[in-house]
Amino acid sequence: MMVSTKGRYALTVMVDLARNEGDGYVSLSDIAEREKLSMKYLESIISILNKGGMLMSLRGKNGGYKLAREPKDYNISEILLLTEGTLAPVNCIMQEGVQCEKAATCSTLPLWAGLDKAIEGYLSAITLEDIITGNRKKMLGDYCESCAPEEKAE
Amino acid sequence: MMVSTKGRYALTVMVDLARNEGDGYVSLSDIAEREKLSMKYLESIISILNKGGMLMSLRGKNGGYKLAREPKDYNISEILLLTEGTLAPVNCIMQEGVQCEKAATCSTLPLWAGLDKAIEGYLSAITLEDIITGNRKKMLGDYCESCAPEEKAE
DNA sequence: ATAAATCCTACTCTGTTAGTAGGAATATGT
DNA sequence: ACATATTCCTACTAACAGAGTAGGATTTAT
Repeated sequence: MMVSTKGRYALTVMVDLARNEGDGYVSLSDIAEREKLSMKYLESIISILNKGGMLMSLRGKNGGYKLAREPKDYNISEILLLTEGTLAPVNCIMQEGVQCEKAATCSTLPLWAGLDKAIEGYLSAITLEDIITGNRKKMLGDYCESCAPEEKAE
Repeated sequence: MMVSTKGRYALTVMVDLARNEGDGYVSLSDIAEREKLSMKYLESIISILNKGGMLMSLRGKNGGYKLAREPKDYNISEILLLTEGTLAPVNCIMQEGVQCEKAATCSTLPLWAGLDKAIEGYLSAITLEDIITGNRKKMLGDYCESCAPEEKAE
């Protein structure tokens, strides 16, 4: 799996915060309860988001977290990169120019680099706002029969 | 990582076989030596490719493997799918319609589905032949400064 | 003071990854 | 017939990453 629960839950937390903006600071226990996730685990995840400058936090009673920017100003790539460390689909693609020693002659490297680029391109084009507004066209393209089709009354 | 050494080496094996077509059957020890990979490990990987109908094999002396089709008739997606089992970037995207129980109300699911589609789309558009001919435009798009730039004499 | 919250460090359990080991079956050349 | 080179098959293992748990220290509103 390229994206573990860490990144997935991080995004869930960001979406939850975006949805509950305006209520001031939102406590982690509220988020955990709403999203049905372990609060203890979310603690370690939200700590990464906070240290990475994605959030503002307030300690003590009535404290909690809120977004540091507006939902439209977060792209999904940066959220996942921060929490996952990397989004590279293979081990031989590193960040910051670190390369496999066979790189110079490796004929499959361009494929992996291209895949990495495709993933990065997709995720950086989508914002937190796209998710909360359910911008399916942007996320799924023009056609998507298979994904969450309209429900029919039986 | 979405693609482990298993899938990566499988592709390497396929590329090696494509390059050495015409020599009849190619032995695994030759491949392992050329690619500098553990023969014992490759054994288990090539066995998956073989059982999946990607290869033809011949036992005994002078035996080995060769491609079952022409390089242009393999796309990368099918090779990786066979060896990795799935290419889904997250655990909550399953094949064959198996779904997370929160799927109906999950606001991030369309994102993951879209990402999955983007990955699948990219990988199924590229063939084994594209790799052996080094079709960089198809793999990397029109621009790629960062990936394996021309070498300059110093 | 007390309660409610963030913050911090350390631990554990489980499954997956990346192989290794040893041998059985099969085909070829001499 | 026999030695050799190959695929084929089952089982095992060491190391790492993922997914949390546990326990408490610190901070702030009331």
